[in-house]
Amino acid sequence: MRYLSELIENDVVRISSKELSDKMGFTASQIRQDLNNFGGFGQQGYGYNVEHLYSEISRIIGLEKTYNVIIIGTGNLGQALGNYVDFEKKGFVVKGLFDVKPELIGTEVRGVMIRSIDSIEEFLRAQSVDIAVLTIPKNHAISVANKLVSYGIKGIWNFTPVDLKLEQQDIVVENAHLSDSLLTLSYNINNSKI
Amino acid sequence: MRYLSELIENDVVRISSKELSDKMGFTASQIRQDLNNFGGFGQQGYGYNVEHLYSEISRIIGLEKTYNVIIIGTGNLGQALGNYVDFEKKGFVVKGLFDVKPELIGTEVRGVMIRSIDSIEEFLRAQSVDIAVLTIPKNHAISVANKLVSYGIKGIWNFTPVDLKLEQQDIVVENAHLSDSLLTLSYNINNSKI
DNA sequence: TAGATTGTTAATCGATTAACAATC
DNA sequence: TAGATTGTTAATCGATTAACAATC
Repeated sequence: MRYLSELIENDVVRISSKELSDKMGFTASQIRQDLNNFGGFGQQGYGYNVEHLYSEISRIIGLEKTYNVIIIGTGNLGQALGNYVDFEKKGFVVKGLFDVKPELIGTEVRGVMIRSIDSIEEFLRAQSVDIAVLTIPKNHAISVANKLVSYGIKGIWNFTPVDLKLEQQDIVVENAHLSDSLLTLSYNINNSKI
Repeated sequence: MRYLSELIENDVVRISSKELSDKMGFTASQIRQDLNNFGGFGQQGYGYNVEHLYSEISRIIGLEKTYNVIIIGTGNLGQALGNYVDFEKKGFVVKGLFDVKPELIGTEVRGVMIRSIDSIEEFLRAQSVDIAVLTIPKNHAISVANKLVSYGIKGIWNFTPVDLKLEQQDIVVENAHLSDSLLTLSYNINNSKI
């Protein structure tokens, strides 16, 4: 998606797997193989139409719908995510923010009020929510997550450094373990002298 | 590291690859294979000593040193990372913060002053910095990154949605593409109904 | 000594790459 | 029609799993 948006911005109409390969650092073969798992989006002798490929991949990822999102934990990271307008552009709309701190409750982030975490079940009964973003301290992560899943949440974007084992199995968890990423950087700094 | 710290917190002294396997969701075989690529940390009939394994992996990742870190871009995300004490505990010490906004310059995050981005080269000449965290808008990412590398920075933790192709090749880049992670969540919500 | 569990080799599996006929 | 490039099969490569002798 990132590379295709860039191409669209630059008014590139068509692209071959070879050209994509040069940009993205995968082999052309792999790009063709992978795209072909989802359908034949290209045309022999022509390549791929950028707009068409973009919209096909959007559809595959599920970006043609919008998603109702709540953010649980409005510390710096929660607020950063709440303020990030690009998510809304892609169809992820923040409908609620929750925290425990009395001084935060009642304040707003981009027009959305921060509510007490105690009101979350009431909120979820009234409003259908697809995705919960977890940016809370790790000791509360599991209990909060398990409370959420009983209210029809479909996915959890988990920023806590805990691997959530949920009681209900059909909930999708996507981990954004930032400190794992930092340790990877550290390892590579120390070991990838070429 | 996450699982081992948890074991240490719970005063677990030794653990077998089988037990780790149950916790982590890898096969015991893979755990033994992977650890063995770095050395024989276990003992037949006993398993792995948790403290010892933790310290060996710390060493491999490079967590026995400390790293001087600067954060470039002190919006919500930059400040969130600057405030995250756990990074400092692991040896990643924030030595400088930089931004373009005049109203931010001169203010402090956890005792570290936000400086003008124009003063960054001067700062880097005076102070040795290992890691730069990039939390700036994507249009400035590449030029800032290339400016950094000429001053002895070893690694870049890249939160911008751009893949940095740097002029200098021996700089390690670790991408934390948060929106990629969100799209993965979206895809899995729509496609992983089991 | 018997039991447990590693380190390590061999077997299996899946993912990547190469090659090319089909076709725009 | 000739050239370009896909879709797709076959070959290669690497990673995961299974198995077990070594040994604590």
